[in-house]
Amino acid sequence: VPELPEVETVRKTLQDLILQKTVRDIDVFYDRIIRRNTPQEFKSILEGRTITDIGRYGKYLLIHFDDITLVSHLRMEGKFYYKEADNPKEKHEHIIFYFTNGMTLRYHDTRKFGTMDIVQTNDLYSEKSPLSNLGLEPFDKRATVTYFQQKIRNKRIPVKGILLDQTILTGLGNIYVDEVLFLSHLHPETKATELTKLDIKNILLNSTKVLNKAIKLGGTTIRSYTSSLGVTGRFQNELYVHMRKGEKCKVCNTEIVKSKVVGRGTYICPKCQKPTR
DNA sequence: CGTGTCACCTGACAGC
DNA sequence: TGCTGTCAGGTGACAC
Repeated sequence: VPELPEVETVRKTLQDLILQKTVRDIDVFYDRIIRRNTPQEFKSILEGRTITDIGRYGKYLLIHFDDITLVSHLRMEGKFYYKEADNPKEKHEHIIFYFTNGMTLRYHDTRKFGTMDIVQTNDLYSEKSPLSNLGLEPFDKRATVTYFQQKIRNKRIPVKGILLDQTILTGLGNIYVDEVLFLSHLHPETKATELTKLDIKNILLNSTKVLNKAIKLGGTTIRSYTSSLGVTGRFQNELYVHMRKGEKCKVCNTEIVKSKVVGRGTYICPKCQKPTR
């Protein structure tokens, strides 16, 4: 459940389920998910508090308890489930929040890559927060061509690496980067230094389009073993290239090919995305 | 400072 | 059936 549209879908679902719920108790079964506090501190800070809002920035989920915020990153496989307290603990449930109404919120993470940080709400975008180094979301009004150009100054890595770098734009992951590059007619190996103003304009426009459409469809569900909290999206039917190796390009009928770019599985249409123009 | 590599974990799947 | 290697929608630490 990792890229911006999937996290947004989780946010909306949680908003309906856990707003105004009060935490009675917390069980932590795997310590390393909690980064800035010991599990004991984590428990004592949150127990007795009431959830006042659920937000999101980039791929981070923000569970607000008034003046403090639980900043959660789902990484590769993090999921939240909302269940009755008497449900048995499942193998990959690592943190369980017990609410005063007899329900629980359970953090489930097969690979244990996810993270949680407690931050003062006032410090959310300061150095004390994991959000401090993130770039703008693509649909932010301030995410202009000039902003992007300034961020990629001195960078000569492939454009795929640029779009995966959360300190430049935040929210895109491997799926949506492949889609944005396809829609922008850009080969993923194109060097950042070779991007024209028009290329950047296209990248920003297509990032916004793809993310908004994916949010509308509830995100993308690929390789999802279980249907997590509100995360059975429908955007997978809209994909042009990602996960479509061997299938025909929806625009020109050429076969989609898979390669590796900046260490990541990468899908392109070799006709629509030429290396040089 | 920028870039490349590896580490963090577990499970699914392909090939022998 | 096993075993082994590879891969997975992400990021952070580290060496150069």
